[in-house]
Amino acid sequence: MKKLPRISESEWLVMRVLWSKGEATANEVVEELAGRTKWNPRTVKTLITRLSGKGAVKYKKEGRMYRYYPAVGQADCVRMERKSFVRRVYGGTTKPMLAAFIEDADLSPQDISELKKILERKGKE
Amino acid sequence: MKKLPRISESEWLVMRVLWSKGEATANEVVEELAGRTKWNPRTVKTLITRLSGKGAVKYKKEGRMYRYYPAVGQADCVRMERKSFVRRVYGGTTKPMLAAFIEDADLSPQDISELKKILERKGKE
DNA sequence: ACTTCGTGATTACAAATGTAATACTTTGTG
DNA sequence: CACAAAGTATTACATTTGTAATCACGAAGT
Repeated sequence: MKKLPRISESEWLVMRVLWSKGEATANEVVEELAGRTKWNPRTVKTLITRLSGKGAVKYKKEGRMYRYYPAVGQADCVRMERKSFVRRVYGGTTKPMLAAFIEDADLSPQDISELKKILERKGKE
Repeated sequence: MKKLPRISESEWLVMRVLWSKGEATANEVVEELAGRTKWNPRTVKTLITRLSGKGAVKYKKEGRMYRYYPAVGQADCVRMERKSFVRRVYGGTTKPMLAAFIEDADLSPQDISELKKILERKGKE
């Protein structure tokens, strides 16, 4: 498994767009983010370029413009971020962290039963 | 509730020491961290100073030296970090995040049953 | 062919961060 | 009292991040 680049706070927003769309032009990313942020389009371009430099996204030329797509898996990045988070905040001990997380979370009854099911499954075997 | 300063990755290590000890001199922090990091003592001092500047730690003079202690609550900081994490990585939707978290976690049977108990409690009412 | 416009490329620049080194100050000691 | 030791305060400097502006190039219109 290749090693993942470090993705900054702002860059995560861009990556999430690319992961959700599969691929997109710079402008599509800009539009998609327009609702959520007040970034200047230049800023979005910069972030895309940096991500490309880091190897987090790749692109293929399409006429004069590029079509960008993720070069790293979302699940992997999330896992990395999660581990980093637990280490930073809890020094690596996951359970107290999960406990606090659950306590604090706003969960629907369905959510709760699904999570319980997952725990069941982990419990056996 | 006062607003919390932003604590960087490295600074978290220092804060965790202060939270766990209640208070400490700079050198005590250095010693405590000696096992976990290869930081130069100067670096630790710098981090403490910065945290002090941010208002995350306070100190009282004690003879020629300072005794530092946290000025912000650990629970509050953890909650903030947690929210920031969920927002960054999952765009704010907590449940899928928790699910993946649990899937991926290394949990003892006791952990599992405790977590289930927490879920139970959240479920009723 | 020349100008213009949309794209990517290059450059900018301040704040935060990681990681220290150097300077200054207080105090115990010879 | 002068000086060294031990702390704190100030300064340093390369990277990363946030947030853009400017440059350059090729396509498209006139």
